[in-house]
Amino acid sequence: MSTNSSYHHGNLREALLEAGAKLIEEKGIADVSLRAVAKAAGVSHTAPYRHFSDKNAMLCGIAETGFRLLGQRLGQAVDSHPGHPGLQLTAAGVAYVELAIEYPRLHNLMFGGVLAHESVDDSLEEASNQSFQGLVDIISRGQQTGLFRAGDTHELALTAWSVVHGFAMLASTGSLEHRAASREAKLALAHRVADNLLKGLATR
Amino acid sequence: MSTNSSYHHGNLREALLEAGAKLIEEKGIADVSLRAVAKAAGVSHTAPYRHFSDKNAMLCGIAETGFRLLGQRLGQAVDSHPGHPGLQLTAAGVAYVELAIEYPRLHNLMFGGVLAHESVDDSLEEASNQSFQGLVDIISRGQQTGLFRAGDTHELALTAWSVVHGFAMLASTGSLEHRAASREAKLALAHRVADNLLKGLATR
DNA sequence: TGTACATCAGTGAACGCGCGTTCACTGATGTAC
DNA sequence: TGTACATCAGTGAACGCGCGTTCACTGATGTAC
Repeated sequence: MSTNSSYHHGNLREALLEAGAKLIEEKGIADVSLRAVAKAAGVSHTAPYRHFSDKNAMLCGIAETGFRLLGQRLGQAVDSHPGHPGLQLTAAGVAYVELAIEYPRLHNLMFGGVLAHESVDDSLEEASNQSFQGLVDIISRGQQTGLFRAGDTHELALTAWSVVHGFAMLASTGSLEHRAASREAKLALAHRVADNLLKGLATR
Repeated sequence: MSTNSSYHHGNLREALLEAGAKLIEEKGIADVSLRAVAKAAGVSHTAPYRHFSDKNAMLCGIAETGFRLLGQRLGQAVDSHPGHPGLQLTAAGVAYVELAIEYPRLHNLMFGGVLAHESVDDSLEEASNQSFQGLVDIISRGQQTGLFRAGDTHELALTAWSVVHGFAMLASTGSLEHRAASREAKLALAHRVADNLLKGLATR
C-alpha cells in the first residue's frame, strides 16, 4: 500500500482485481464495465490499460484469482483429513460448494462460459486444470487404498466434479432457495448430496 | 406463415423467439441485442415491443421455449422405458445432457443465472419447476419398486439433478473438449457418468 | 355486398446513455555519471 | 550529493458505436350496419 495522495498507485493491478471481483458480486457480470472497476479502484478509466491489454484480460485476471482461491481451499480440505480419501472427497466437495455460495457470481465467471474460449489466458487455463487435478489425485488415492472401486480414474473424478459443480450451480443461481434457504442448510444439504455420490463411488 | 410481403407478420412472437434462440447460439447471450433479434426476424427494431414488454421479457420467453423442449425430451425418455425407473433415470440424464450439448448457450440462458431472479416470468418459473418434478417422479417410482434406496426423495433427486446439470455445464462450456471431443464421445461419457451415479442411488 | 370505423401490428426518426478504446499529455520514479 | 534524463504509471478529452426505449405515425385487418 502506498500513500493515498501519490500519483502512482503502487499496487493497481491487485486493486483492480479486488475491486472487480467485488463489483461483479454486487451487480452481476453483465453490468460491470471496465470503467466502473477503474472508478471503484479510485483511478481514471484508462489506467487499467497499463495492466491489462483489454477488458477481457481483466476479467480473466479476476477469474484466475478465483481459481487460486479454490485451489487453496481444496488443499486445506485434503490436508485436514490425511490418509482418508473418502473424507477428503466430501470435504473438497463441500469446500467447493461453500466457495460457490460465498461468491456466486465469481463462480459463474469461472465456470459459466462467460469468457470466450479463444480469449482465455494460458495462466487462467492452467489454474483451472490444477483444480481438476486435485480431485483426480483424491480419487486416485482412494482407489489405491481400495476405498473407491477400480475403473477409469478420470471418469470417476468427472462424476464427482459433475455432482459438486452442478450442486454449486444450483446453489449459486438461487434454485435451492425453497429447499434450503440459509447458508448452513445449503452446506448440510451439500454434505448429504456428496455422501449420496460417495456411495456411488464406493466398492460394493 | 403469412405471405412475405404483408405488413403484418402474423406470427411474429414465435418468429422472434426462434430467431433469438438461434442468434444466442451463434453469438452468445451477451452479444445478442433486441435490435439484432428483430433484424434477424426481418422486422423493425421496435416491433418486438408489440409482443414483449422489454428485452428481459423476450429473453424469458426464449428460456421458456428451452424448458418446454426439455420437458418434451424428458417425457420421451420416461416413455421409452415404461416400468424401469433405473433406465428412465439414465435416459433422462442423457437426454438432458444431449440438449445441453445441442444448445449450449440456450442451456446457459436457462440455468446460468443470466436472468435476474426478480425479473423472471411466472410461466418461466413454472416451466422450470416442472422439469425438476419429472425427475422427482422417476426417483419416487424407483423407490416404490425397491430399486432405489429409501430416504428423502427430493434429496436423491437433487443429487441426480446435480450430476446431470454439472456434467451438462462442463460439456456446454467446453471443459470436456480434451476428454471427449465429439458429440458421440460426450454422450457415451454422459451415459457412464449417469451409471456411476445410479450405483450411488441403488439399494446396497 | 359495400362502406365506415375501431383496433391492431407494424414503421422509422429520435432520445440520451454508457461503453471500450485511442491519444497526446504529465507527474513521479529510478538510474547513470 | 546533485543533476540530467529515460522510463514508467497515471490523466482526461475525444472518438465512434450500438444499445434500449419512446413517440407519433401508418398500413392492414376485422366487424357492425
